[in-house]
Amino acid sequence: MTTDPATTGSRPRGQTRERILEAAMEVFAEVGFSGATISEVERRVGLAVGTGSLYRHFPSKQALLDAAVEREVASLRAEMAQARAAVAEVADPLERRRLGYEQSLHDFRRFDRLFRLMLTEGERVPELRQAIWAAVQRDVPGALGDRDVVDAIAMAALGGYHLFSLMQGRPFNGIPEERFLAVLAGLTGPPEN
Amino acid sequence: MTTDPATTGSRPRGQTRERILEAAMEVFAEVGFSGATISEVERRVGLAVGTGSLYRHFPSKQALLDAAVEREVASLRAEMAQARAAVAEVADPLERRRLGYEQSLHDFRRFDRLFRLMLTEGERVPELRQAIWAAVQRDVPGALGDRDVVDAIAMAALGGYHLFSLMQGRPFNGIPEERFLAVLAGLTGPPEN
DNA sequence: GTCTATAAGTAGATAGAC
DNA sequence: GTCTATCTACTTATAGAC
Repeated sequence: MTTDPATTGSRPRGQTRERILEAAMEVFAEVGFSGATISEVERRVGLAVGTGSLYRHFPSKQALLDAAVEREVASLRAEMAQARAAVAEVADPLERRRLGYEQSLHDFRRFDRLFRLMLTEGERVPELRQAIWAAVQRDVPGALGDRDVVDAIAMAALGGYHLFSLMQGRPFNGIPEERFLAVLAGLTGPPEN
Repeated sequence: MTTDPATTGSRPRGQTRERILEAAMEVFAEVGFSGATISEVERRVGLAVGTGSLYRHFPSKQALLDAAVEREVASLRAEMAQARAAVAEVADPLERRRLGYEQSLHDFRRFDRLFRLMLTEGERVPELRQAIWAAVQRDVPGALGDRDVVDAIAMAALGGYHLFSLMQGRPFNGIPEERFLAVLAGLTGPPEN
């Protein structure tokens, strides 16, 4: 047949698109928007390099970035929602807090690629900033209680731990995750007010 | 005279070099290495744009990055050492701890440009990673005491607060710096062991 | 849906006049 | 020490055959 994939070099509809988006997200996170090249994405996907093979799927480099970010955000949202549902009902307050922190830390890990991308290309994808902050931000109406500040400190500590670990290429200052979480949970509770 | 700056277009030796390095650090921090263009640096310095005016001062873009980073690191080291000397001797432990945290937070602010650059171009300037971590890292020989972990938590929280504030474009979750520092200092002390 | 060929623009870098 | 002119390589993007 003339439409046989093996003879025409074509693949099932939509499958290549997904692989392009995954590879693109990788490259963008690694080297940023300007550092990324269409050729490199083509290379990782297995398309012909240096030619516009990719442009049959996306009209421009910017459109590729937008689509890759959108896909990543949607994917992470689903992942997080699923993980949340599994926790929630633990009796011991200290253990519940520790588990919550563990969740948040894993969320940071999940967001890693988007995180890096936001740092380098924040203004290029305004939607990106919002999407990320919906997860971390907690705006308290009215006056901030000490408890709100403590919660923010915990969140900042987890974000810092994640980032510093990433930079050092090992657990931050050699402190294992479990240890960090346990001490942090002990530090931030019990509530004072 | 034929050597008059006004007629030859030349400037005092070394002065242009400094202005180039400052402008380059700015651009690199803003858009990363690949995003930065020699032309943009020339524009900010006031040199002819689009031509290799800059190459009379630095042999390559990479050399420019290296020199800019080295200058920034040296400058920050001096600044920090000076700031440290001014604190140190406060009687009240709580207040001393709060002051220490304030110092660290300000250090993070100072390191901001290098910080961003390391996140985006970490592998391109290996020296950069080392230089930054000399300031934050604290490797404890032997077993980690709870106090060491608490100190790391404080450092991580300050780093996270700084970064999140940067991203949100305002104090993290609306919490003013003084409030954050005061609550954090209360949380991490007094030492338990 | 993938490939070859190629156009158009941009960025790093060099040579040489002033 | 700065400028004009220019080279080369790379990158985005398009046209069209298979």
